[in-house]
Amino acid sequence: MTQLQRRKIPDAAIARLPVYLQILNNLAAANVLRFSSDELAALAGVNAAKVRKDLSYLGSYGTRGVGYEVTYLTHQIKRELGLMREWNVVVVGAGNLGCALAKFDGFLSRGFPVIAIVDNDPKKIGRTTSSLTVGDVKDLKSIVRDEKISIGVITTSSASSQAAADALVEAGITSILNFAPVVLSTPSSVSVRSVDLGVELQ
Amino acid sequence: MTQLQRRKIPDAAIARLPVYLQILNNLAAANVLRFSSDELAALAGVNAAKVRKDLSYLGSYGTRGVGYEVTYLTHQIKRELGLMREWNVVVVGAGNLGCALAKFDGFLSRGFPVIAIVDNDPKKIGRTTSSLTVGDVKDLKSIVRDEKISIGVITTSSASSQAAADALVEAGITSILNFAPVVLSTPSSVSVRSVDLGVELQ
DNA sequence: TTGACTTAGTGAATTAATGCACTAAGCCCT
DNA sequence: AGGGCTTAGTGCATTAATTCACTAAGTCAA
Repeated sequence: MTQLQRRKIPDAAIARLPVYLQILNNLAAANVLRFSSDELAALAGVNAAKVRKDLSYLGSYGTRGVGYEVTYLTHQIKRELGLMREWNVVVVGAGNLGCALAKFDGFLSRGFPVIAIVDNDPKKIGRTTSSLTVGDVKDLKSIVRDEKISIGVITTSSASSQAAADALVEAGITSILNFAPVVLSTPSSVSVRSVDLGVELQ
Repeated sequence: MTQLQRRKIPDAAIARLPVYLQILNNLAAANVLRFSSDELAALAGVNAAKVRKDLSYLGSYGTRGVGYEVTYLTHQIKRELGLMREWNVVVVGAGNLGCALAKFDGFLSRGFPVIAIVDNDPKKIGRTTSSLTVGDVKDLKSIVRDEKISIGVITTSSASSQAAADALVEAGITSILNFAPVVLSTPSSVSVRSVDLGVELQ
């Protein structure tokens, strides 16, 4: 129970941690110091027992009769999710979506600063958006190296997304978040996560 | 097995149907007519038995020894997901993200045409983005009524998102998709789905 | 027609997730 | 100090989901 099966947090529980984390951020912003499992459950829309069980996988960080401390638990969840360090991000595709993500502070606040944005359209290269200048996708390799970028986000059209993925792989990126509604083919060493905005509507 | 427990498709299976649907769209675009459960499983990154079981919940729409037909199965999945009709969408917040969604054809192609976009910023109202003119959020009620809009998408800043939600509820919308990293408070009759772009990065 | 091959459909075993109901702790008021 | 109240932590029964392994149907070639 202590050392033995360390790291054996159920997938379903891990999938909920980011949701809890977001709520904790909101609570912190509202200057809330403590909360109970019931309160978090109500905010997250789940069962209170589930919240307690999920949090107990992290360790015993609550106080019976009192609840959990916002800042302390935030810290523990981040540790579990590997968010104690920052992961630099490059956005490929400087369209509306790319620009939206570049200035979206939800990335930065979660430890994913958008360091660079690139495109293949000469008309867009050189433009400035939210303090970033759009670079040339041809320079991706050196940008990734120089800026120590770990994650690539693809916000191009569907037609260009595979080329964007290839460029990212070529540049040495191993984690890709893809917003184009296309299944990308990449080496198995590269982890790709696709977000289909249309899917969210059901 | 026929009438009796109709509608008893497991939640986990339903959650995968949109993923399959997206892949089928891609296959159709590539002029693929048929596919096997193995192929779909590989594209979706899941187990083949799971694919077969998921699809079998819809009915017996495959042919043993052959596979499934792309167009026919697409039709069946859409029927199951209630996508046989179109659901008109209004976007609240004409920032980069709002504009990106307004022109994003992934919505339209899935039966969610973005009919209108509104904002509360006088500087943005009246602008045109991808054949839509940004309207005033004050007119939301009449827009929703006149355009027969069923779904509201919130792409405002976190600070304005609750006001946007209130406006949508006031306008009679009962399905909201929220992109702001905030927990919205709405009447229980309104179904809210939040997409936290930061969460996707884990 | 027959036999080899492919692949959907599914019963059943396994594994994972959930949520109840209880126990253990700590707080606070008197 | 003690008793009542609140709330985290958890064992266990239940429910849901997954996956295996088999059966049933179909194709195709000779």
